[in-house]
Amino acid sequence: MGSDNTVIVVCGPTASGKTALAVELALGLDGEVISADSMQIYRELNIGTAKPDRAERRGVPHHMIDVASVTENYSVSRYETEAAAAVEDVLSRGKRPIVCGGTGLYINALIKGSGFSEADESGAVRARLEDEWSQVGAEKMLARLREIDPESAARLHINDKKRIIRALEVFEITGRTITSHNLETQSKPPRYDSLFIGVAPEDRQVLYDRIDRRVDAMMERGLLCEVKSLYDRGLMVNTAAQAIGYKELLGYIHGECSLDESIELIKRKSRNYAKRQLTWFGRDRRVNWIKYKKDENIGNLVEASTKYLSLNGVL
RNA sequence: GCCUCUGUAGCUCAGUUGGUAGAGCAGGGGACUGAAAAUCCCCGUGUCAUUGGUUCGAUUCCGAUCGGAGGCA
Repeated sequence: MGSDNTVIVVCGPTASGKTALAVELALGLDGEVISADSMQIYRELNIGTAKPDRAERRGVPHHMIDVASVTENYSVSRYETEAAAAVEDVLSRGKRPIVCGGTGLYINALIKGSGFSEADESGAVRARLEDEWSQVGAEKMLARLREIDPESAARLHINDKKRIIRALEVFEITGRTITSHNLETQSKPPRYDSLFIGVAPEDRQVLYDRIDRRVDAMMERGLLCEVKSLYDRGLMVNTAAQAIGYKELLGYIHGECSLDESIELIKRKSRNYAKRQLTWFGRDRRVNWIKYKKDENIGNLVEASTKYLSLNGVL
């Protein structure tokens, strides 16, 4: 049941209309938005991340946007710390926190609380493990993990290099297995009471069409210039280099494909991403889905949301 | 008009020395706890262009027809 401290979470796949709904809800509930988007974090990424501009924010304060530079190594653990501080800040001023975003991992870390300890900022351990991986191969690395943490070794697929290395890394840095860390966070009660609202079109094709149109709109707004400028300044590094809409245009900038091919690739990668998000949020039992038809009015979404919220004790 | 190549999954293409076929991408499903817009796993029946012939049997060989590409006039 909701209370004055209940955090509202608006989630869903990319291009589903989360941002507009969150702002509407904030206006109606005296709330502030806390973004849960792993790319809107970065100051230098704008058009391609569909970062809401001044007009779209409509005077509603937004947190956790533009809080880092692409030159930094951002991470879930940092998000968890900073976003929790933002939520506390909003609550302390008697406002309603509305978490809005498509990065499920970030939302979970914020609401449930993972309790990460300090990280290895330099990335030296990971770099060394990756180096060893290329030396000795996957089998040996997985075998090493099996010795220290048999559960996670059994759970991870031999090809899941990223997670195997991470499991080894966590153990080296903290002296604890990732399995024991996960068990601990799972057993703790969530940090915040929350109500989840998921937004998505009923029909997958409608979502895909929205994605296509939004990519075209991004190009019209000058996404190519943004990427070129980042590239020229040497800022297509770290996480920015893996942002959808950015990495694909690099192919064109390098003369490896036509502009149309790059744009088509952005659309495709965005569809793939949206599908992964649907899988992630789809299994989350907390999510109350508001599915809409092709040309649903935002007013209907707000109405359905507020109905759900008031039924659960949040006016 | 003649010659050559070509027509196989939504797309790009393998392949079957004749026993009805398989990759990549797309698409679908799933996973996900310190990089997550990342990363990883699972899912491939389709008149093998049409139509005759040879054959026990043709998508495979031969002929014709209809597409497509190139070359010569």
